[in-house]
Amino acid sequence: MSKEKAGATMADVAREAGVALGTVSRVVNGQQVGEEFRAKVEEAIRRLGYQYNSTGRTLRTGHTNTIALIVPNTITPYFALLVHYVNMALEKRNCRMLLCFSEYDRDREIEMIQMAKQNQVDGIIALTYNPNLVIPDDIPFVTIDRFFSTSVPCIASDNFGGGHLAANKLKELGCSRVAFLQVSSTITNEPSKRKDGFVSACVELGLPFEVLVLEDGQPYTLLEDFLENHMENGKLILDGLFVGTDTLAWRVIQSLKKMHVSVPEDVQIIGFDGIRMFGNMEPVVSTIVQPVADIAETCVSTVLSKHFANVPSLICLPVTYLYGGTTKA
Amino acid sequence: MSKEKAGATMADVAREAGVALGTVSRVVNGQQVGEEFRAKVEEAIRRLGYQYNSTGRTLRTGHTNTIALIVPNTITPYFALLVHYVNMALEKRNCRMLLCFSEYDRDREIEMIQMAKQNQVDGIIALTYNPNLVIPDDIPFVTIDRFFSTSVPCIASDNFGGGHLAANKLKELGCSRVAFLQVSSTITNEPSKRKDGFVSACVELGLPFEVLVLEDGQPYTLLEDFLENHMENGKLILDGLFVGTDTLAWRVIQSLKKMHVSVPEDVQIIGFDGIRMFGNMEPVVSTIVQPVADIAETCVSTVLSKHFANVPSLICLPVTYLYGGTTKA
DNA sequence: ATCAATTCATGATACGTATCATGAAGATGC
DNA sequence: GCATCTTCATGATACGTATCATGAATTGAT
Repeated sequence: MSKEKAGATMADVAREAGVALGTVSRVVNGQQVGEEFRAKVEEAIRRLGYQYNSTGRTLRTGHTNTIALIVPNTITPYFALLVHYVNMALEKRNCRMLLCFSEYDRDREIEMIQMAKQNQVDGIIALTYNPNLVIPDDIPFVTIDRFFSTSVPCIASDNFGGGHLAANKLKELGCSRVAFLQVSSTITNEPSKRKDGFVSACVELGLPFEVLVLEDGQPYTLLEDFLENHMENGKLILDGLFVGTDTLAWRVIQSLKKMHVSVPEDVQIIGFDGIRMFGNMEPVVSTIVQPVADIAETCVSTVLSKHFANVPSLICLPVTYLYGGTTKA
Repeated sequence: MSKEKAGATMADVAREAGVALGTVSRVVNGQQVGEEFRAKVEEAIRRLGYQYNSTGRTLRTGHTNTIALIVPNTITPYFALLVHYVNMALEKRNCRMLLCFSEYDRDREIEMIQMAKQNQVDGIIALTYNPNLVIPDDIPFVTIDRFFSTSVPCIASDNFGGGHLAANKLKELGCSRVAFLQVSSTITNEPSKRKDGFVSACVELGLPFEVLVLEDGQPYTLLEDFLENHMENGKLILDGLFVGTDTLAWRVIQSLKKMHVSVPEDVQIIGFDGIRMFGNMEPVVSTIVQPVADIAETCVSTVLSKHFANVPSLICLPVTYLYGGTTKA
């Protein structure tokens, strides 16, 4: 109704209510104020449609209730999920999200950390691939999937356990000769342990296995070559595949389709991540599901922790198996 | 190297350089300053590692170089794309993005607009489904896919043209009996014109067509019923489908698979949006592609326009056809 | 050489808020 | 009824910045 051009300020409210500026502040912040004064102030606030100005508050208090989230992009479904759940976890705590895309560019990552600090964010959550990133030590900083040092908390899902689970599942589903396929990033990070868990379980189970890890940048055709090399008389001699990523699993499936190998009849495939088609439909592959919501929640609660210094330095969250049509169950 | 606890301030720089505060400000903002002074200040800035504090700047100038983007979520691939390109367009202009998820909740949309204003964003870009949203008139506001009034610029792709294009394409590919399938949102928005364009073109072409638009909330099984009802002797009597969304097209394809109707041999299908599997792989359906990057760029340039009042109220961007395997070409 | 015009550093101010020190008023104890 | 303690509104201050008015110094013109 009222035509306040720029929003009313505390001074306006104070004048309207006939009280001091400080009193208004204490009402707004829910501190102890005499009943009659509180009523007058609240009435004035209502009448003027006052909303606090977060810039002024930030300048005074030094904190913004904003957390920066740095991810490569939002097009990759896993990152999109992460962004969504992080935002939800933040919102639950009345915090805002400053979203930054690194696009796997290490210079950009550095700029963004600087920019975030310039914007006085209260903390940073980063999923980064920069091998020698300098983590600022004057602001709460949490990483995802990447362990830097004991002073930088890292949240990840149980990648080793996931690999273990995949091997056991393939064995249980009757596989007798399996392989692990992955395109590795240039750095060693938590997801690298998917292979370790898988190999370890295969050894335990006495399950014959092979491993192909492509270095980042090597052409995908090498992976197709690998598959071709395991064909005998038009049949694949592997009957189980654990692929490091749902995305890669999907590509493998497409390649196999061209080679007239049928999934899951001839070969069963388990991916990793738990990506769903269009975000909400049935999974596209049988997979080891990362608990994205938990990861996001943990990142947020960690980065906002009052006692940030005493926070554990590596938090591992449990994964689960999800049937998605590329295995027999 | 230096152990500045909290970042240096302009006053610190001024003291270090032996100049006045205002001089530092003018150097930082690239205004005219005498050469000797500029050198002294720049040296002091370098020495102290000064970075400007954006909160102080905002409090003084009133603008934040931040735009709020309100979308339902980031899990839906189309929204994820949009978020990505909007951020890129903003970054190019040295702006930040405050990302808000409405989750299709109209109350949340209202809260978020209020929150955004409280955070003094310089403008808002919103993709909303709230039928009676009150658009604030004291801040640049741009909508996507939804026309409110001539005073609120709306950016959309050429939905009518897209429908037209789809019909022509199906005709060109030999279809003789087609249908339009869609789940409509509860409100009338630009995407509703996909149907209009399609129908209009079918009439022009003399192409027999049918239309099924499910109201939001009606079960998907109605769509399957529609397909079942068009089966005769185990064959679908429709040979071309235009589906309002890639997501829905995908579901239709899954249903047809169960009915042993093969795509594109028995029926050709064109979707809408241009979604790619995992964000970067081959398209999952033949489709009408929305120019998401252009849309994002236009939204940003519009909302940041210096002469916001004189901006066109409806901007329509051209769509293209993309083959994706569910048509014959 | 004198005056007007220009350049440009200075110092002060305001943006909106939270909090500290102050002091007035009321409550309690003897 | 006096002193002590508590309650709580007040007014002032600082956070970091951009800009306005001021005036000093330099330039150009006559």
